[in-house]
Amino acid sequence: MQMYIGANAGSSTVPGGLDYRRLFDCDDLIGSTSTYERNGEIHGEGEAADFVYKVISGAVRSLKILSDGRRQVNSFHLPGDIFGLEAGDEHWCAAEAIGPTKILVVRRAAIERAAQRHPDVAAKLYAHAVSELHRAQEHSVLLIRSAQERVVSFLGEMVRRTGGSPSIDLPMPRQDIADYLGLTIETVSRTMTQLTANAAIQIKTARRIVLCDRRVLDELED
Amino acid sequence: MQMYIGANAGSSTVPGGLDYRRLFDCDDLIGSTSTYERNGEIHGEGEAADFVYKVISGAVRSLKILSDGRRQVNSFHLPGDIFGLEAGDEHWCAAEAIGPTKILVVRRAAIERAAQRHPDVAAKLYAHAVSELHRAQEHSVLLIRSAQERVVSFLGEMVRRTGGSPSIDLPMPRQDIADYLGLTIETVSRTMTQLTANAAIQIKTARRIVLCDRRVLDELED
DNA sequence: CGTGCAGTTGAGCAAATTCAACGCTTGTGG
DNA sequence: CCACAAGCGTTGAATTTGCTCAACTGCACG
Repeated sequence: MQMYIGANAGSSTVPGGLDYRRLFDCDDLIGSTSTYERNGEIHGEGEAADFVYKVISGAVRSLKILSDGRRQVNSFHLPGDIFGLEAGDEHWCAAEAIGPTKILVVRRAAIERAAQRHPDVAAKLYAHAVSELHRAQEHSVLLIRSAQERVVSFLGEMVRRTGGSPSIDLPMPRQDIADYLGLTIETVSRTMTQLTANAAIQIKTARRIVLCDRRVLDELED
Repeated sequence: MQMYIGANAGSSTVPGGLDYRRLFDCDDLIGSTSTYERNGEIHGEGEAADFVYKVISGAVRSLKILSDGRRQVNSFHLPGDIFGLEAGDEHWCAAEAIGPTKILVVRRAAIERAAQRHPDVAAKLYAHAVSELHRAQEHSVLLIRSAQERVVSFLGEMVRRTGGSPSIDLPMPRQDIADYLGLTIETVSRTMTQLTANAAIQIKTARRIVLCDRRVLDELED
């Protein structure tokens, strides 16, 4: 496993999302930070869910590998996001660092103990779970739409989550985007070039995208 | 600690799922039952989320209507299931009775008050939310697969949730199944006839399905 | 005995995938 | 410094999958 050499946390927030600072600011919840390199496994699917994680910097993908090798990326975790909270004893899916990433690691038992004693911690835990639930449901809605709608929704989501600037720096490669959207890399690529043809977006580099025509995008998104 | 005396109100369980009986067995949480007829709206999307619901008998669908008219059924609720718990003030999606349905209705504020006072109620609330989260994630996994896999998974899910008997009585019409699986009714229908051709299932009537060849189904499901 | 609804079936079509090739960037070793 | 391999992204052609549109069946209900 991994060694948690303890320096302490940075408390960041999810822009545009709920403010979870306090959930991890409790005295007895301070954990340790740990760094991962590109594609490093943070926890595996089916592994004991003894820790909960918070992204300090970098980015994380949560994914399941299906028996036939297909990958399903369930969510991306950006700085400030908490992940790894589970119902059962085991992690339902794996989590990997996309690029070099710093993670705050906290003992799950400590959180649960705190929740038993402090109703407001319990309420925050609950709020976090329900907010994750909504995210997952939005993801389901995404998956029944057309390729173009999925890509546009994804870009919109990234803009919202990175602070609202229309110029975004995608932390993940095309393969992760494709597996998140339930498409192939080819379709993602084609759709993006098609969006540049519409003058809806600009592709500065593969990772750096600028959303130009908000009207076109809004109309495509829904 | 006068919490859990069983002034009971139709306490059923979700076969194969968590046991939520006790969550609704608290004195101050007893609500009232209410009946709905076919396609009756239990709550609308965007409506104030002042109540939480539990299916006594019948079946419920949770759905969103997209701007272009497409329907997305997020989940089906069978007897014993709780639904309508939300993070915010509003219901994120609508809920409708599929056929004639009896529902236990409880004030949300009462539950939240109880959760504030009783850590174990809070823990149950939390467990429920996380379990819903897992269901939603499984749904996402479903939606990236082929039509045949989706239909087989759906049938498998229904078998599991109705007690494990390979002979199931679907409470919902094809349109609901299609909108749950992200397919069209035609594709659902075709896939099912194809499965009968494989001798994998038998279609007694449109609603009554018997799963015959477990090996074929397992192999298709994943 | 029609009418309406739910489900099935068929033919043609559009969308996304598959398979394959190619370009660009990056890192490595001579 | 250049050559070359590896990884990532893009593009093209052929194929497959599921959708659209339309007809038709069976059944329940007036």
